[in-house]
Amino acid sequence: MGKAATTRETILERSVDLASSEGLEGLTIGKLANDLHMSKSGLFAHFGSKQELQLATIEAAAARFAAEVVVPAQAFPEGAPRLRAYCERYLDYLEAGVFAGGCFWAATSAEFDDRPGPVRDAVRAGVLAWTGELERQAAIAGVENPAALSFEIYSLVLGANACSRLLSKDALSHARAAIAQRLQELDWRS
Amino acid sequence: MGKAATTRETILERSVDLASSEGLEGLTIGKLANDLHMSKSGLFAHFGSKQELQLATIEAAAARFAAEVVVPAQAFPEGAPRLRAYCERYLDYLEAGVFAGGCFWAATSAEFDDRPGPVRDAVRAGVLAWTGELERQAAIAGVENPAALSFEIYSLVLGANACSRLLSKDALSHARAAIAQRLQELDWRS
DNA sequence: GGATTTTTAGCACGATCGTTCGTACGCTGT
DNA sequence: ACAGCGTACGAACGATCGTGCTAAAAATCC
Repeated sequence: MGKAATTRETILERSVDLASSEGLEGLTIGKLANDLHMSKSGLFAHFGSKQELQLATIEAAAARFAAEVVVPAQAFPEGAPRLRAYCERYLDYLEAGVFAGGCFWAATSAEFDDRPGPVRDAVRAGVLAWTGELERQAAIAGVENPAALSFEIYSLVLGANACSRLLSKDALSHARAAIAQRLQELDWRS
Repeated sequence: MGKAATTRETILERSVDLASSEGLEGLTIGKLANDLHMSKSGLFAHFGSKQELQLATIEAAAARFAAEVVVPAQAFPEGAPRLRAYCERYLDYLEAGVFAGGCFWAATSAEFDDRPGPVRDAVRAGVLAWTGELERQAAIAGVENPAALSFEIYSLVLGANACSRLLSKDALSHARAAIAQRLQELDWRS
């Protein structure tokens, strides 16, 4: 593996954290370079444009999210158990602060929902992969309306992120309780 | 009333919309001045600093939110009816696009949850006023855990905003259904 | 309607934005 | 040891950021 690839990873590692707290637009090349003790131009050369940096950052965030939340939950059998595992892993990952600035997807999707272009499309794809997977597991679990359950879980988790960062940490336990209640109905089904 | 006050209102009207879609930081004085066919310095003189402009924008957004959602719902008696009215008005206001860029609070709270300072405090106060009012009405309605219900409603409405802007409009009906279900328990209580 | 007090515009500033270019360093292969 | 290439750096670009200063224009008051 060339040296370029490893520094690229180092850059993106930091970039993901910066973007999760400052936003993908607030993520500036100069600040990022300073943080890493690199020159602006040296860093820039790895991507060619700011938009490419943003897209690479989204990709890196998706990889981190997958490694931290999705993959561990895949140890559980499909359907209700895996759905439960997804939720628990997600809330754990919020609590542990996997991303420095809270949920990466919450921050970036709020930022780019109004700006058409490749960046918005990439964020959308990331969120869609997550909600789609929730819906798929809900369907396997035999829920009558998987899309609705997926929406509810996604919302509660979004709210947990927003409230825990802005208002109080109680939000996380509220979210846990609400999600548990929503998943309880799965028990007297299978 | 001096002329300044009316132009200030004109500015803030536009500023609120711009901030709801570009964010409070992406809201730039030059862009705002261009939009209104004013000079940068002429506009700037009304506020003295960008932070003051941001704070005034938050205040104006709160006023619009109150006029559009809170006040109309106050026609209903306190407790369950008013709680229901709040939710309906809120979803209506999302659907009607009262703010150009979706829910103002969703956008700004995601942006500033990590940046301490007066702006974050003002956003926090605005959100807190809203969730606090939800909780108050839930308490009057006799809910056993008002904070939990307030959190759930807030989350669902946040999710409705995010999903409807990024994924699909179906989110609004999902939110309506989920909230209705959550409020149903209020019926066999009073 | 002239004087005075707002209110707006023009211009310039230092800083920082994304981006380009030329160049020097450190590998690797011969 | 030397050439070639990949990688990082420094300087500079035009543009735009937020922010002052000063003068013109407009609104207000007597």
